[in-house]
Amino acid sequence: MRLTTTSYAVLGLVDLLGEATPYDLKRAIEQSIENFWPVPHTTFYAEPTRLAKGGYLSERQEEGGRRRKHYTLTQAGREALAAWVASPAAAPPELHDELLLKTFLGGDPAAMVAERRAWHEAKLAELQGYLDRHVLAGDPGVKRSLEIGIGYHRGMLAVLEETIG
Amino acid sequence: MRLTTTSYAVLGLVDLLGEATPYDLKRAIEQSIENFWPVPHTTFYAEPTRLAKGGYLSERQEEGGRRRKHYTLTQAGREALAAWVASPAAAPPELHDELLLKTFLGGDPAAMVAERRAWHEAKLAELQGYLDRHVLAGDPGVKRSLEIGIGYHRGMLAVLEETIG
DNA sequence: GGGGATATAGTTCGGGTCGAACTATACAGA
DNA sequence: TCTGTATAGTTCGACCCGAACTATATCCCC
Repeated sequence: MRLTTTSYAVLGLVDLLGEATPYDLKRAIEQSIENFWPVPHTTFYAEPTRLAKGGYLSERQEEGGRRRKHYTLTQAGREALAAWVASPAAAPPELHDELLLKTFLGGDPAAMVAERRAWHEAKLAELQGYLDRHVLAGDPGVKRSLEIGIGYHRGMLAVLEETIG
Repeated sequence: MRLTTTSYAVLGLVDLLGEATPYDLKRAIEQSIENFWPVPHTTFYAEPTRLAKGGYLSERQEEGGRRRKHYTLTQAGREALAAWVASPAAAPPELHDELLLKTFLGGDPAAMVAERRAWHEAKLAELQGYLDRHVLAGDPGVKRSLEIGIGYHRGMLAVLEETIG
């Protein structure tokens, strides 16, 4: 079975959380990975099942109540994740941006830029908040990725300002 | 049938080209929309068929040789595209970035940043080239989206420099 | 003008992804 | 106990995607 980047995102989150249910993963990603690797929440129900089948996660289901499934890394999962993290290969980034697409096709960017600016500012505040207050912000990788994220939003704000006003 | 953002990207490209085969679309996107709305080339075989079925494109197939299919906008297609372009709604942008994901999970960004920097610089040169020389660069929307794209790559270079060195 | 190399063009396939819609459970406060 | 709200979990089918492959056209050297 093939491990995609999204698979590693899931393995990485399980690693950070120690043990996690799909819902835990959903909540955790919203405050982190979502910002640079979007994953729809339904993936957290399907993908861990796949990963468990492949031997990368072990699965334990609650007996009663919500019958939640709890996942932890297996040795194979830990190794696969570590190998991926250690390899210096990284595909080029992809930007998906409707504002740019509409602008390209003749839409008026001025009509969209106010909302976009507000969005970037909110993101900026959010990431800054994590940097100041988040449990994981002590982790050097987390910290660095937050800093790059902050720089990205700042940069985009500057570009929009310059180009559209 | 549902029109996705990718549908509008296809309609927009057909509009720009006047008439287009899937292969024309593939080549055209590589120099434009790909930069802010990635679409795999197989989509250009499937999606126009869907759009033709929905009445947004008309389809004409060559009799002999490669039996290429040529697409043009119908009136309905032109109207749907115009309405979408005119509406000021734009979903927030999404960034997909393996370097950031790996960094977040503890990977060493320094090991990846040289390649990334080179990539951004190549992109920068490419977009700058379009701005200087491309047939469509006269179009104000095209020009503006190129300028924003250039700003994005410049910004990312600056961020990487600052954060990772 | 034969023939191989290269570029162009097109398609198939199966697994992965996606979001909308829905259902179910927990729990706090009236 | 009831009810509203937040939390939690799932299903479904359409869509998307990339790898691999096949086919056609063109170039260019002999």
